[in-house]
Amino acid sequence: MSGRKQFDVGTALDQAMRVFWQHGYEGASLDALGSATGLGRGSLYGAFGNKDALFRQCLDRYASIYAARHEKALAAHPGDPVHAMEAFFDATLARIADPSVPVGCLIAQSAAQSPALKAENGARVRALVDAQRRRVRGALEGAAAPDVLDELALYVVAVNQSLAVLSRAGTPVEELRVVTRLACATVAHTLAEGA
Amino acid sequence: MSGRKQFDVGTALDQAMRVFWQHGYEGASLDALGSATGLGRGSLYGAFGNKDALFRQCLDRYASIYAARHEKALAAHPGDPVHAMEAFFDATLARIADPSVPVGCLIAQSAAQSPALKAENGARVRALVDAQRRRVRGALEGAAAPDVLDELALYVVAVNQSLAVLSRAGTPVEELRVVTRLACATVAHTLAEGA
DNA sequence: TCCATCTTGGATCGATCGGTCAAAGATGGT
DNA sequence: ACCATCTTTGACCGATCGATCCAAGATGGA
Repeated sequence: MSGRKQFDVGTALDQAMRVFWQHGYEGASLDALGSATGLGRGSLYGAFGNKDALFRQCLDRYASIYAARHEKALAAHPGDPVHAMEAFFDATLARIADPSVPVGCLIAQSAAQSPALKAENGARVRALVDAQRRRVRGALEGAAAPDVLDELALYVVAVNQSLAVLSRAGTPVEELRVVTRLACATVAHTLAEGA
Repeated sequence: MSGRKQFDVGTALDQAMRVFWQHGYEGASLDALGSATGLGRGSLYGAFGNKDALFRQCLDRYASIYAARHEKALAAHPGDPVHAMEAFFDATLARIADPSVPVGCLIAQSAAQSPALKAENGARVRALVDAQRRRVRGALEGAAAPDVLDELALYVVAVNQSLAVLSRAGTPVEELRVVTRLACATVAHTLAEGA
């Protein structure tokens, strides 16, 4: 009972995002979202709209948070594509190892459930994958021929998503690190061949 | 109404498997499973048990069908690990390109929804991933040091799972092929270094 | 031929789903 | 001090969930 909002929209979104992240769009019930955020139905709908709108905002928040970390990682090694890719993967592995957040990846989770998503949100998931691909490609810019860059970027994004699946299947982070190490070796070899 | 089964258990399992494959465990309602198999509730429960038991049998059927294809692909190039891996990935890409079956992978789909699965089925998914890893490792046997084989096998399984995620996100098969090509190059380089 | 046994389709169960609504309380401008 | 406006809580809605049950029909051995 109040005339002004009793909660912080951002932190509520963080909690809701975790629920979608862990249980997926379908598995995230409004009851679970409500108890995770500490909000009643009315507050939830008043602040975010319906479930689809809330999910969309969680997607955007997820992308905003972790895309920023990925961009920072990629930008930390200008002119050194291989180290940039290592930093990129490290950001993902750090997220997976973070105990305050579910394992896996909200994007991969959403892609798996894409038939259950409203068309708009399905398209948004696809757009986020494409955006990540463009980001990785940007960090490789100038290191090889353009078509090679396209392929390497897709490859890096693919390996990155594989980490989400394997971590969901219980693979510990230390083992995932060998996957990213091999992937970085591929990038190094491919760039060396092109030079 | 009959005294003997009016349907083939195997083909019914195939249809049910497709539903789980496309919509995931949670998204596959008994109504959807019933209409896909053409069976009523009574027949479904009489033949397979409850939803969890049906899902478990679909998992096993999926593993049986596609693990067999993977084994065949791996065995087609004895003593040539790189070509074996190419054949392995080709089997996955053929499955993804098969229009008679959903895109993605039931194992990856199930791994994403593992929190929603009963503990037994979650463990089974993990076991299937491990089994695939062992199968791949077997095809690499003798080509490098044992610990390198472990790492390469995990890497190949990871890339293989990444194809499921990307295909679910709308990536066409032709683009996925560049991922597997780069992955095979990694295997080739790694084995060459070890030799 | 008769009947114990099985299968099938459909009705039905309680629980839960996403979504809506009204009552009640808190707020800040006037 | 009053009141239009907003937020919050919790009850409630129809729809759908997985699961159970039963009447009706088909089967094959005795």
